[in-house]
Amino acid sequence: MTLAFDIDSAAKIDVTPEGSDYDIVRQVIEMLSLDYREQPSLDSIAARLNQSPTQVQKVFTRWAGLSPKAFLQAVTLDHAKRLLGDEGLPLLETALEVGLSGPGRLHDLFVTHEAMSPGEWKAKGEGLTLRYGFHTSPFGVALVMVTERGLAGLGFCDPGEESVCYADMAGRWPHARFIEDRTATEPMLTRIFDPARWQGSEPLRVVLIGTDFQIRVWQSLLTIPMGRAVTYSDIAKDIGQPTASRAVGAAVGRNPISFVVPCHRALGKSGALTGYHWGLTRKRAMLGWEAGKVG
DNA sequence: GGAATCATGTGAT
DNA sequence: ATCACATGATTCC
Repeated sequence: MTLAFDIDSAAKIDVTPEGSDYDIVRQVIEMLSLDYREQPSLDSIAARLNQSPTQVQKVFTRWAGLSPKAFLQAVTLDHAKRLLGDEGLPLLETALEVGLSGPGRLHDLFVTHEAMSPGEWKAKGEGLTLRYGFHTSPFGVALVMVTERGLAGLGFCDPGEESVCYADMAGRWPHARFIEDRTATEPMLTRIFDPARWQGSEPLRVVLIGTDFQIRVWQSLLTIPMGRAVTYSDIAKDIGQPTASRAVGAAVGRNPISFVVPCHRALGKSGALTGYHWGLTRKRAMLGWEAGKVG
């Protein structure tokens, strides 16, 4: 794996298998979605990126499992509604019975989660040691944070923004100790982004650090399967507070373990993507990437 | 239809 | 107390 800071100088290097793809992919997604009205052609996009159309097509498809055109379709309102809508099956509801600290097959990663006690939360990380590291990932630079009990934080940024990203994550537990330790975080990362290794024998351990309300919301998110989505009000209903959809939005936005706790699968009732803490483009990218893995 | 407006729960200050 | 929200429904043009 290449360190994030090395990448920018080396857009042409094709030695790094997946991480650098995202640089191109991100820009393609941005263009496609920014002026999607005009449906810009592959040629014009490639031209703006100083790449050949076939190169762009190839990189994009390798990354997403979907051609740029199919990708665009996968993130339209239409498709989003399909992710939300059909069959009105329970989707949520089931897994909350598992309760705290219960192991279960949640999400598509095999995840066990436990929550910090309210006391531990009030301490704002006092006495807690977090090891962290920056890595390349399919969605840009990833900041991983772990405790002895499991994965505690996962954030994203573009190359060059590492310090902002770190401040964002570290600020959530002001009294915790932070130690840079890439060897501790790396195995976690490779496992998370390799769907082939999901559902393995060893569950991925995850530690939810937040208020009671937030943890209920995050648990609810964990039960959304890949390739499906729910609305903020669905979640509100699921946790027994049907009028709290807005509060749910706020809690979803504070999710410290993005992607693993699939907050990108929460959409507005209309199917609009509404927002994403690490940038809407990344939310689109995750949704489209998953569409490629599931289809 | 689309803009403006309200009711709303939570968490930070 | 007050305020900002990754919402959603209603009410006006």
